[in-house]
Amino acid sequence: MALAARRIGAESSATRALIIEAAEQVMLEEGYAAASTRRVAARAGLKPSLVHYYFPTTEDLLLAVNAKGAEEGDVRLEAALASPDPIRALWRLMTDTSQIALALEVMALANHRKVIRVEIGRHVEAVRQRQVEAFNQLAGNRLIDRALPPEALSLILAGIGRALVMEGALGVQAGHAEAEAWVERWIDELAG
Amino acid sequence: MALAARRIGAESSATRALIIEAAEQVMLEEGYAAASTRRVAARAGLKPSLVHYYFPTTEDLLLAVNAKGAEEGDVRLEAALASPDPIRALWRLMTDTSQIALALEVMALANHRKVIRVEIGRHVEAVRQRQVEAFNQLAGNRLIDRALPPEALSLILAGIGRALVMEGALGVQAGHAEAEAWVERWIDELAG
Amino acid sequence: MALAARRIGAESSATRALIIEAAEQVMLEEGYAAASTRRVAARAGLKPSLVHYYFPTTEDLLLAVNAKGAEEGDVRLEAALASPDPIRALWRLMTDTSQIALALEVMALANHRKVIRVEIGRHVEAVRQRQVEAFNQLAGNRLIDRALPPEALSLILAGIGRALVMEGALGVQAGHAEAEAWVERWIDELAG
Amino acid sequence: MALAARRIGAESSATRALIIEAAEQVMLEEGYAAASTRRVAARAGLKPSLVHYYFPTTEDLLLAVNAKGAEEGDVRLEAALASPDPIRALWRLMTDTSQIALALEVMALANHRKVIRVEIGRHVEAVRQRQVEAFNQLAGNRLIDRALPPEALSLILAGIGRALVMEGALGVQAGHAEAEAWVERWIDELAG
DNA sequence: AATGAATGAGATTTCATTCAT
DNA sequence: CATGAATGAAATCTCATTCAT
Repeated sequence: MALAARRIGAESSATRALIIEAAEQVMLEEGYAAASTRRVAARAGLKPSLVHYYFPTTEDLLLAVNAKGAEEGDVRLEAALASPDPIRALWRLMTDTSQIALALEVMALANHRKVIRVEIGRHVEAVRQRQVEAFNQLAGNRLIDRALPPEALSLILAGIGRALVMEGALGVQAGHAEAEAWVERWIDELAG
Repeated sequence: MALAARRIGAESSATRALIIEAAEQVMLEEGYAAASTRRVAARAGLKPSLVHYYFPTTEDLLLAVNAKGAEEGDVRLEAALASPDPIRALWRLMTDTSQIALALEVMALANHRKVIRVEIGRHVEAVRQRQVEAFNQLAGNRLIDRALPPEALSLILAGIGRALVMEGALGVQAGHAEAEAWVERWIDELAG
Repeated sequence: MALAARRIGAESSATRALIIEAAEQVMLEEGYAAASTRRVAARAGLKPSLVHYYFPTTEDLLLAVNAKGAEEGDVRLEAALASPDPIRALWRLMTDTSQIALALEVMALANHRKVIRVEIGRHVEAVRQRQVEAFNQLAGNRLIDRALPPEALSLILAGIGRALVMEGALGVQAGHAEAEAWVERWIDELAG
Repeated sequence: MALAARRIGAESSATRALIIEAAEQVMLEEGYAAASTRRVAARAGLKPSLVHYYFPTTEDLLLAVNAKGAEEGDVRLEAALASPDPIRALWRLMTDTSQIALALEVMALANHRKVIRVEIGRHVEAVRQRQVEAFNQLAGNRLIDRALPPEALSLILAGIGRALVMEGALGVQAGHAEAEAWVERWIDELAG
């Protein structure tokens, strides 16, 4: 997406992909701060130096992880929109633990890495626009009836979805079933 | 809150409070991963050893920061509920940048500190219960009319509020005004 | 001299002095670029971490080495000027291999460390002023007779002395005996 | 000059020359210790591997830089001696900042590279012999009158010249104008 | 003639923690 | 109460060099 990370190995290199995947998993399991050269290398079964060969700086690696996540997110978004029940599929995407967990780690990371913050901001905006487009097409009239702008719907669903996932990770359950039911009913109405 | 952190200095010590505040600021400005003994000490104008004197392990310090944040959050929550327009005051709390920013850092931190995860989970549950109680009292009938359980309302507002703050930090604006307007209208109705 | 290096241990610490001495020797034997934490520590029989405890950054250590060298140089300069044959003693100082060798390393180092460059420049100026003062007192009239300003004498002797030492290190001998004899004759005349 | 560095690419290769020049500039701007394969390659706009292709070891590259500098120095020396005012031209050469700066870097480098030390020593001796020859021819009688052996003159001028350049880099000015004036007067007398 | 991949070593720095005073 | 000393671990990065293509 947007700015490609500086890279040395061919973008298609299997080793490169292996490293990114390892970094992703380390981030998911131990938090973004744990995505150090050493740990990522250990996870990938490679030498730490090799990680630095492909990703000269830690930022390069983090950008690559982010780029891969964004790309995969885009693919899933399109798949959801192309499904028979697009709005519900979208909502499922927004509460998909594995997807959101990585996104949250990356967002936390963005707090103190300007380059990443910019990348993510860009991607969030792009995703929102794509969703707005889809909502207009799928439920334009019904949104107007409810005085609910598609931009607001996108943000609201994203926020609730993330809350469910985040609190779930904390072991919180109060209100979860109720909120999910409420959203489902909303979607029923919108999906017509 | 809940489990008191192990501590050596008197809980009332001014030095102790100074350290916690410094840790809080370091976390806000440089991220939770930067809240190391050394940096906190530097920020507080103290020797690193002294930080360890008050907080034997880093976890103790992080727990204290969390406890302080939780305590302050509780105070603000009660103040909001005691205000003339409680629901709106609550919503303002949920979108208060400074408050949410620290909460987000602590949540990210919770990802790889079990002790903290447990503390936070506990506190989130407690806050939810308190809000449920308040919503029942303030808008019980109107919630029933709308088939909107107070637990769901609490989670939904929290999720949207956090989304606004998080995305705001990323520079994203699309949908923000619209979502806020939508929530405000909702509150108008609920606040009666 | 002048700016004191940031330091942690008491300035009088024996360990601190040990580290500086080790750094000095490493620089003399293997060149300034070899004065790494690891090697200095190994040389001093200490753990690398301890070196960093006393000298947080490499620059701090290099500044300390420079400061010690400057201080010792000042002491030797005063001793030379207080001796029965001050001008000759000064010249001997200027060709003292051990003293000049370290000074040359530090000067090479100064090429890419601004902080050190400034320190050294300051010290060179101070030494020159002190020598000018001494020359005026010791041979003022004879210098005027020969239209030889004391500043020039200081620079010329320093330059020739350093050339003898530098070339000596390269194994060059051509012209050395002759140049030394020439300077000695000059000194005979000046020392009256 | 003397021992040719091991090499693989044709000695006339443009790439080879490009690499040597890049190395020279890196050494001048960032010090000899910065003349690593990587940085030289970056400077030349080439891949690091290519630098190693032409110069199997770092020492090979450094020797080549030295050889080029020596060769250019020889050319300039002959040009100076062939000029209308040879002694003065020689003195100008000895205080030429750009020329001396590289020579000083290489000398510092020689401190911990025996092979280079030997090369440089050899070249310094050769230059001295050439200057002695020239001085004898240009001012033989006047030197004898002054009991100033040409070898001594060569070393003295070199020493003073280097002192002026080195101290100039440190920002030192005291004595510079005076020493230069003194040397100029000397040259006036010798040049007859 | 040129280059991508890989690697072991090491440099610089930061860290949490322990201990003695 | 408070601090200086010490240490092992690890994080980030740079390097020279080798090898296969």
